[in-house]
Amino acid sequence: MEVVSDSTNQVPAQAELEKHEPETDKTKFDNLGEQRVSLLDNLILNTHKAGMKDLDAGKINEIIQKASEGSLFYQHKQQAQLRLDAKIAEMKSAIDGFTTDQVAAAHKQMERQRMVLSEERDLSRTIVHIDMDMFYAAVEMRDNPKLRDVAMAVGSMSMLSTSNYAARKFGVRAAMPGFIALKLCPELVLVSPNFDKYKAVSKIMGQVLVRYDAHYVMMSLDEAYLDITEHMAANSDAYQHSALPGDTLPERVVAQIREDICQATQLTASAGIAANTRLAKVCSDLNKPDGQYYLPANVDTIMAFVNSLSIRKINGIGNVMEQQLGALGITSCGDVMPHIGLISLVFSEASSSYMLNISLGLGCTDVAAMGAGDRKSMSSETTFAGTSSKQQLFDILTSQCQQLHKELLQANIRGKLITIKIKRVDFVIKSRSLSLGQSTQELQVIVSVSKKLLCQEMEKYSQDNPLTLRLIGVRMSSLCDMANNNKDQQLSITELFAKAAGGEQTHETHSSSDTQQSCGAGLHSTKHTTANNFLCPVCNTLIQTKFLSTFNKHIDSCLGINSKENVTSDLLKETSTSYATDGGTVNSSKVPNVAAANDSEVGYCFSNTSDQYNSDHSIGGDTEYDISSSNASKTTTITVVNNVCNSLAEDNATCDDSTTSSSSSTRCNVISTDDCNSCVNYNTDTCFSNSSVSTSNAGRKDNVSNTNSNSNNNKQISSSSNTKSSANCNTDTTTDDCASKSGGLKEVVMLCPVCCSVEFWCETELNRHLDECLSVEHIRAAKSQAQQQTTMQQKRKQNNNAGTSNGKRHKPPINNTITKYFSGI
DNA sequence: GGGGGAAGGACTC
DNA sequence: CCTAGGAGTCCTTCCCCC
Repeated sequence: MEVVSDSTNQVPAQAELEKHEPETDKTKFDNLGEQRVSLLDNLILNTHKAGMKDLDAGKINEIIQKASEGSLFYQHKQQAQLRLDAKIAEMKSAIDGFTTDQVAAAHKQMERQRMVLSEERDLSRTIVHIDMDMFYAAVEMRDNPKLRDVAMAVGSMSMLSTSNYAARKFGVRAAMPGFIALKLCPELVLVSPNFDKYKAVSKIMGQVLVRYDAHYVMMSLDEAYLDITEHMAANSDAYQHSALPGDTLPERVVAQIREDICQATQLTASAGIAANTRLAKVCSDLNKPDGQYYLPANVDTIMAFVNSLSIRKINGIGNVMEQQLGALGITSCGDVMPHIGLISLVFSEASSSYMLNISLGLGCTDVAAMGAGDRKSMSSETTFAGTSSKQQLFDILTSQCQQLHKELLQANIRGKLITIKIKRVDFVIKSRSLSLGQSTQELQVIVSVSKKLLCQEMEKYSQDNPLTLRLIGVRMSSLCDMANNNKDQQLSITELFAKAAGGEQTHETHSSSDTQQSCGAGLHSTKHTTANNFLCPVCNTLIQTKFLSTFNKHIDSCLGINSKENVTSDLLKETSTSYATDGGTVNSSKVPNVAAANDSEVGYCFSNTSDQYNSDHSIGGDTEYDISSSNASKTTTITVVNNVCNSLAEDNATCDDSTTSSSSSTRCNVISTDDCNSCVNYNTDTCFSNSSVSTSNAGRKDNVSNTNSNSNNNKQISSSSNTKSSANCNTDTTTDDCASKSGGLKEVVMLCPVCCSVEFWCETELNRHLDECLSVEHIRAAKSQAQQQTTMQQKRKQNNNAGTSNGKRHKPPINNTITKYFSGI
């Protein structure tokens, strides 16, 4: 394909630059104040996009306004605009309060900074910004000739990702809802995005770019920066005698790059060439499509270019900043310096410095450094039809957690900060986050924390006016790369339990590639040791204690079962240690034992959840775990170890409150759990066949709780299809779990720390459920180890003729806690 | 007062 | 008739704690 370099100018003429300035930019504001921008101007026609010029803006806006007005989205935007207007009014009021001397002093200060920055200007690099033209649409048009001559867009009725130039003539643009686009252009062809295809093209694009700069950086699928300085130096002779368009070496090189991209992908790209990334980015937009723009690395040329450039053209200046600056009389980069004193008084230091850099046309000159930064977060979110159904919301949340978990595993990273993002139906976005003491990628942890956060938010709403959402997302941040942080390996839930059982797992794993696999294997190769480091599966706190009962109590505390004071007391009596995070590394010796008793450390303790939402749905009950694929063969099908051996006959005492949706009913089938602990081979089908089991979860596919094909096989639980997984409470009536029968409901919601998908209001049922979540083998092993340990302890006790090392007398756990398995039976 | 966590917001493609 | 994304980064503000 012939590459046309249609922008071989040396110095951009003012007229030429202005042709890229949408008229609205200049007319939106009067000097210092009279803001004439309307909400619709911001909502509707974004003429900054290539191909969006010379449109009948009036007609387009009218159509969009008609389609938008009255909608919740529009109302939300209106409110946001009102807030911004108020903020701008406040800002102008503050400006009025500044004295001339204040402004002058601020200006002088910024002038000094300007001098310093000017002297540091680096014009030695030749930076290129490559931007594929209407990328998604172009790929689709390439692959489907029928789309080439029609107005088309990639996206859905809800949202468009991009549109071709034929569609842009109608005002159809990216980030526009499809239904509005169809009103603008009824013939518009909507194509669903195919990201795999786009990624493949992007990869090919990268293969071209790497030939010119090994350190090129992809900013998105269709955008990249590269530094061609070295390439030019090494190949100047070859380009000098080439027939490539362009008068200068940079132009010829970039023409060659674009031609290579075109040959490799059959797609066109536009490019900007400048002394830094910021300017290169601006330049790449000037001659779209299929063009390039070269801004020579000359101070005068750069300043002439920048001074006439619309402020909105700068990457980082969006609608809000544009309006704020407009109120100061700043519409072009050239307007910045005269107002820099005011800017420094009104905006933050970072913003002022940023504006100063813009006014000088400065930017990043180190492309490699741009790509060197590790990612900061990973998230998954989804938009859905607004709902207030708690079951649906929790199901969606669980699904997003699973997606995030999957991606964390793929990237082999984990993090400490879990944030949920919710968008209400009125488009108000909120986020709630919780920082963990230790980094994790465990699905169970992500789910439990996320649910807790969502739960807390739900509690703020009344039943009459419940939280109604249209979007849920989960984000993991404060990331660390497991491949580079082997010392900071997190323990999986199963490892925790193995550890808790008194064994110190071999944990030999730690190559980045097989970490997960080894984590699972570690359990099988548990060694018998005398180590007593217990990592609480609920709060992730490492508890070093000689006594399982103490650890039991800690977990009870985390689950809201026992009073924390008791645990604190017990722990403080021991010479145990907790952990401190030191750069993410578990340190069992640094910090005195306070973490376990510290409220703030208990990251995900499900207590006092007054809004007991799961009575009829069993949270996560419809979660679809993948058992059909690679994991199926690894699934450990277990016969549920359950405590229903001889008590079903007593179900005449059942206090099944049914599975109605009216919240907090605790359903108690009278079964003595304690009596059943020795039974390890009961079949769930049999055991539950006669019980009044809630079937609310009958369709649940919780056979497998882990989609990670090579990890934590131990966690993959396959139970019979009618496994109880809802909050049916088969419990001993002598426990206060059944207080609900008489209306004395415990305000404690316990979440299974293994699968996190079920909640309970009675400990016994949680205990029962844990039987299901842990395979028989592991329980046996745990029991066996714990028994051996207990036996050894007893022998030591006998030999020493003493109680315990600290004189504290140990009682067997009174409650049926989840640590029963490790309690020495 | 500084540091850090939490929440919100702006901006990008 | 309804229907306005997803993922990521960075910055600011507020608040609490030391």
